[in-house]
Amino acid sequence: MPPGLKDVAARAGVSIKTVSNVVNGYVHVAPATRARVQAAIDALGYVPNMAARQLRSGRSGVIALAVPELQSPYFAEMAGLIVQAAERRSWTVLIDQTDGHAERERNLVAGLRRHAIDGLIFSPLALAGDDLPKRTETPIVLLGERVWHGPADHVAIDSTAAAAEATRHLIGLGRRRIAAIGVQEDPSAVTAHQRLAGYRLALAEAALPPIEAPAASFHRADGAAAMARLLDGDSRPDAVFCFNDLLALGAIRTLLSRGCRVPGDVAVIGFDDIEDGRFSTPTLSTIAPDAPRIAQLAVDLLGERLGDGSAAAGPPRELRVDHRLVIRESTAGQG
Amino acid sequence: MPPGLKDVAARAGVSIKTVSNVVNGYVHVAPATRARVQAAIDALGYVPNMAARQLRSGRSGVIALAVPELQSPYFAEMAGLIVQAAERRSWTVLIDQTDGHAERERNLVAGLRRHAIDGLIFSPLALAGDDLPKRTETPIVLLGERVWHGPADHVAIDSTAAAAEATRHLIGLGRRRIAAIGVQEDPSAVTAHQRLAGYRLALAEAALPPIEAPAASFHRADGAAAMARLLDGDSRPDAVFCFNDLLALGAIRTLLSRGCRVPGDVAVIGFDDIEDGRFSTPTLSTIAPDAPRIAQLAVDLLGERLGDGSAAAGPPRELRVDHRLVIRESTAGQG
DNA sequence: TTGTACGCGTTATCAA
DNA sequence: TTGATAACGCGTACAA
Repeated sequence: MPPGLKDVAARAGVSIKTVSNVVNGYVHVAPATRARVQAAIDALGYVPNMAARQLRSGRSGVIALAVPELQSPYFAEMAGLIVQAAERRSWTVLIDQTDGHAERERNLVAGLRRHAIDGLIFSPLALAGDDLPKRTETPIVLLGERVWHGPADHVAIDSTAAAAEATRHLIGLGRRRIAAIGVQEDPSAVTAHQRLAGYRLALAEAALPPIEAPAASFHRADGAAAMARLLDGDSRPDAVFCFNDLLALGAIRTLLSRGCRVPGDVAVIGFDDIEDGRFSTPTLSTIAPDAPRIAQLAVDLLGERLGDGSAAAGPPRELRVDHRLVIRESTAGQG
Repeated sequence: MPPGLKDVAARAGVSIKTVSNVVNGYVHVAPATRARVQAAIDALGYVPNMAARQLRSGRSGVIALAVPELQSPYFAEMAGLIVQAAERRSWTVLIDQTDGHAERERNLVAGLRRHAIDGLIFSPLALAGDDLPKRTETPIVLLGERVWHGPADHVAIDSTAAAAEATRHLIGLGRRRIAAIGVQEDPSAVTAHQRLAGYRLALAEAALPPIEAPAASFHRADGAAAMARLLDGDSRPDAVFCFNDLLALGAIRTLLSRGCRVPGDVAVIGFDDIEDGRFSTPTLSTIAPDAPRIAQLAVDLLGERLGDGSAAAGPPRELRVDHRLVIRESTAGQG
């Protein structure tokens, strides 16, 4: 049985309140008393019991991060950044994997673990903004491209604008048959819809026809399969905008294995700027969201909602984060 | 304020004990009573308070997983698998990132969060077996290649044998100048040492000279840099065994950008079988550990230690998991 | 089968 | 500046 406040108090010859004061850095403690208590703490190896602390305070010091899947480099990298940001506030991050199931996502926000976490950073895949409860017990911060004006705080890049930028880059290269990989029918697949909108916008500006290829999900295998279908079809593209980097890497794989040169025959650009794209062959042009800033803002937003008082209440806020076009070999190389 | 046992009891017109019995699936409850209580639970949206439950029982239902970094695909994939395995026992997984700092790793096992977690699955990078405390409050399962006969349960593949297999594969291809990338001086870098040992073993069998290239860490950039040094050096290799897939992908990047053909001029094999390697160009030969089984065993081992009684005590156990050689284009392709 | 009462380790209120 | 004591919500002897 680990030592408690009581044991420390007994050893130091004071009351538990005094020990509590020392532990919590309360100011009005006589130096001599403090030293004596500290000695007892060290001797016993006392560690505060979080469960008891939470039972009293209602705060656990734990926030949850819910992502569709950790296996995707983008989410893994984002998770790492959020853990780092949370650490600066000495928060612990509980990572939840939804696998993109609407059911699981709904349970999550409905608060199956309501008491255990102080806040939730949520990167929804299946859930649209309307599905979210209007007011939740624990504050929620939404990540990624969602319907604006949702019920919760939200930080994201302008996905549509970024997609248009990527497409314009391909147009600027002189390409004229520009395909998009990653189109999804499902109306709740907002990410796909926003990127598609940007793609269409840029093509419309240049009076170019769209070539739209669906993808079941956003993995390499989907990109590889979609590219294969495009190559087997009537309108072989001379450039492809993929809705994320994994799709792009899969597409490139198909192109190279069929003897197409990248970017010589087909230029390819992705979205996310995952580490893989910096070391693939060819290296991958992409849209790079300011991921560290997204992570920092998400944690800060939660911090404000949790900070009792001032900005705790108030209407949901929409924060835009910068992105930039990163040009590498897959669009501008010699291949 | 969320409803508690008391509120449910009041609404159902019973005592809190009865409600508690219903919540915990206690058998001897009159069907009528049970129905009435359940109705009250649903109406109020009652959710048990985990903090209070833990304070009573000493169990939190949370296990921690400590990995060097989530950004590495291998650890991200492993984390996902462990979360899935833990879910089957309705455990929650708290993921901790150590960044490979010995300090952080030590704190972790020393139990900074001692009260908050029931068990720890730990993939150490900096900590050697001797650094681990002999007996810990919370059970620990070690992952990855560690010193055998450590103080805790341990599940891993036979890293040395696997490394020898990979190297023999290169030898079987007729290669004679076979380099290793990923060598580390630090005596605590056990993974690197075990793989190096396997590499040396296989080379010795064939009476071939070792060509050993160091790497600061196991990322793509390290692999790219190490390969560059090898190509600039005196003994240009015709094959490379990289201690993980990321190093291999980095090395391939350097080779291709310098006009070397893979595997034509230099064959490359990695270790881990991360998803990237299945879609890179060329696709990557590698050693594939049975990752799902590692995850399952780690969780099961913890389950046994936690299962009050029987196998709870007992000496540490060492579990070996299978691996297999996966041959792809980077060693057997046409390039 | 169900109810009462206590304690888990904290924090917070109020006195001293 | 410090001490006694009441919650926080739950599980569980023990009693009914």
